[in-house]
Parts: sequence; C-alpha cells; structure tokens
Amino acid sequence: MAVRATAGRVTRRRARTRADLLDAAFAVFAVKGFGRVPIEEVCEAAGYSRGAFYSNFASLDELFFALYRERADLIADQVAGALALDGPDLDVRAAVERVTEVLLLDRDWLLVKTDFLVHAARDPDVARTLLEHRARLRRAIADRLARTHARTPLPAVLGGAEAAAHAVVAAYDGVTTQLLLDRDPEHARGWLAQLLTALLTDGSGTPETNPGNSTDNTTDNTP
Amino acid sequence: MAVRATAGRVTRRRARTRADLLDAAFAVFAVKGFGRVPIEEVCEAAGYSRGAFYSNFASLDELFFALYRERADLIADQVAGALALDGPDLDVRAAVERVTEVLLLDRDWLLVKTDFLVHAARDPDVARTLLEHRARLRRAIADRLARTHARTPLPAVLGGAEAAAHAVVAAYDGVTTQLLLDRDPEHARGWLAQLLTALLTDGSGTPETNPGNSTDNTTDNTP
DNA sequence: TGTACATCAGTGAACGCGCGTTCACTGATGTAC
DNA sequence: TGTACATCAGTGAACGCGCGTTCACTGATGTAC
Repeated sequence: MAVRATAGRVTRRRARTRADLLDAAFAVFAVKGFGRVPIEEVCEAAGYSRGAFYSNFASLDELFFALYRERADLIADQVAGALALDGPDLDVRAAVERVTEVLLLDRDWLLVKTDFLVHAARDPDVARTLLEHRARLRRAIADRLARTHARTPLPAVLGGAEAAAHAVVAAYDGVTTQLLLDRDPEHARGWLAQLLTALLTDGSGTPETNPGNSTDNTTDNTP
Repeated sequence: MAVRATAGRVTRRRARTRADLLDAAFAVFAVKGFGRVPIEEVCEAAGYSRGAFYSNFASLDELFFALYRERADLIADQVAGALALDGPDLDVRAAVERVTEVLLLDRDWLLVKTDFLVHAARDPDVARTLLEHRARLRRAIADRLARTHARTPLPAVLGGAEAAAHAVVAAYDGVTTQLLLDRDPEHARGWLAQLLTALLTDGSGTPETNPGNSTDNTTDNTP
C-alpha cells in the first residue's frame, strides 16, 4: 500500500530519496544492527521525515532486503571481476590476494551480511536469496578453478572444482566470524590466504604468518 | 536493582525459576531470534509472570548472556570429552566424527550462538566472552593434535597445532553458516568431516560424498 | 512433628514511553500550450 | 522560454498499540521454639 502500485516511471527525486535511505540505513544498521534501529533513525540519518520512508518502503524488512540484494550484487560482480583478471593460467596467490581484498575489506558489509544471515536462518524465503548469492560467488570461483583444473590438480579430498569452491566459501565464512570478533583485518586476510592455500594445493604453499592467536602461542613454531 | 544484592543463599524455588526461564528463553530465542522476543513471551513459555523475570534478571540482555555462558560451557565440556576418548594415538576419523556430532547436532544452539555472535560483533565486552569460549575449544583441539604431532605430521602450510586448531574452528564456522541456510545436517556433517580431513592431512584422505550443492552439479566428478 | 512468625518469591494490574503507522497538507516536479 | 495547471513526493503532527518497568499484594518457603 505504501509502495506505489502505478507502474509509471520513477522520477529523479524519488530515485534519489530511495538511494539516500538505503545508504543511510546501511550505515546505521552496521553500527547498531538491524532490528535495533527505529525507522525514525534511518530517516534522520538520511535527512528525511518518516513519511518519505513510507512513501518508498512498506517496512524496514523490505528496505533491508533491498539493501542486501543491492550490495550482494555489487560484491559478486567485484569477485567475478577479480577472478577474471588473470590469463588462462591461474596465479593462485595473486587471485587469492585480490578476492580476499574484496571479501574482507568492508567490516560494515560483514556486519550487515551477518544480520541478514540471522534472518535467513529463520525464514526459508530469505534464505533462498542468500543461497542464490552464495551460489553465484561459488560459480565464479568454480569456473575459475575448473579452467586450470587439468594442469594444477586440486587435492583429491575435495574431489572437484565445485567442491573446492564450496571449501573456499566455507573458509571465507569461517574467517569472517573470527574477524567480526577480533577486529583484525590484516590478520584475517593473511589467515584466509593461508587457509585457501592449504585447501587448494597439496601442501606445497609457504606460510608467511602464524595465524595462531597472539595471546596463546604456547605451541612451538619451529618446523 | 532487580537482581538481589544480598549475597545470601539461593532458595530452591528461586534456582528452579531461574532455570525454567533460561530454558524457555533458549527455545523461544531459537525460534524467533533474540531481539524479536518480548519478555512477556519468555515468561509465558516458562509459565511465570513478568514479575518473576524481573526478580531474577535485570534485562533480556543479561538473561541472554547467562544463557550463552551456560550452554557454551556445556558444549566445551562435551568437545573436550569427545577428544579425550582415544588413547595416546589420535584416530582422526573417529575423533572428527565425534566432535562433528557434538558441534553440528543442535540447530537451536547454532541459531542462538549466531545471534550472540551478532551482538558480540558490535560490543567488545560481549566479544571477549565469545572469544574465550572459542579459545577454550581451540585449546582442547590443539592439545589433542599436539599429542600426535610427532608421528602424524600436520600439513606444512598450517605450521603447528595451534594454527591447525584455528583452521578446525574456521571450518566449523563456515559449515555452520551453510547449515543455517540449507538445513541439511547430514550434508553438513559429511562436508565438515571432509574439510577437516583436507586440512589436517596431506591429501591422503578418501572422500565419501560430494559436498557440491545437489542443484548445481555441472562440473565433472570423474577423476 | 507441629505451630507461629518472618521473610522471600512471584503475581498481575497499572503506568507511560517509544515507535510504527496514518493522513491532511504543502512544496517540488513535470507537462501542456 | 514562459506561464498555468496537475500530479507527485515528502512533511510532520497526531494517534494508539505494544511492551518495558514498577509496585502493592499474596501465597510459598524456611526458621524458631
């Protein structure tokens, strides 16, 4: 009801307001978390009254959903782009570097994405959207891995490019969790690169940093 | 203020009420998510009035925190127990099986734990509690791995039992994310076992199932 | 073990604030001539 | 390009519900003798 039923053209003013609200919501959600932010606060951050919100969205849930889709598409494009840079041969180290950069750079996005995960975990419809986004990321990775499959074999345990792509996403999710808690993006990037190397090669990679938590280095590091 | 300042003995009745409220809250939080549940609903589920809640907790946040600590301790004990079963030699396959069982069995716990993660990500004090819990899990794993370190070497990329334990936790987190979305615990357990095998061995493990999403098996599986 | 009393734990009605939602309005934008 | 008009987008005051919080109370629990 609040959202226009008329399929007419969207005025510039309207498009601008909508974009402003989405941007403001992203910032505010990242700080406080979706579900802890009243509509009023989003509107204030965007510089509009509450009426403007209701003129563009039916609910905060709808806005959140739109926000997720928009940003997720952006990320998926960036990842696909980062993977397309190499020639036919895959420079694993460089590719991992670039993808890691895209995926772990923006803490705000990780926060919002995790809020979205929490909702998706309880609503199969929302879950479908998130699974589609993940499938898109996986496909980009799997395609890239498959391209060099023949000459650089993947470890047997993972049994294929699809499975390897799954492993990459799982490693990403795992490192994300750690990063959300310890707020150390440098550490997270090095650690993700190391995990991916361990997963995608047969142990021929060279570690650069010890990912062990600096507060509990009780185990010997000497080879 | 709501919580008794007197350090006197806790009556049986009181302890019972508190436990009832915590149990009811766990169930209700799992279904709806913390932050989407009014106090009234927890009380109703537990069979008490709101006054009983305020007599035992200052806020839902405090209850949630107590709830997390209680369950996290339980899980940590179970994992430590599952790892202690073997003799001096580590049967990787069996240990992975048992730990996986404990960690991925209870969807309700995964949901509540993720809610807690979302809060921890925005509050360093809460994060500390969660990091401590994770450190405890890691230590149990690292100690176990270190015990067999000498005869069954870990892959070089991971560079030590501590790092390997980190990798195990990251794999667990990654698989948890996937499980929250696809609700397929069988698949998740097989997949986690496979990931752990890939991480903890030098590729000598044997895959049982293809973790690739059943809806997009476009890549060849033939070796 | 029984009774009398004191304190404690939980009740539930009442209060009031925060916030979602509505709507009559006004200024902005776009169209027709 | 300018003017007149129609429609659209955003305003903000007002309403009212949901829910957090309080508190005078009553029944439950534990203690003393």
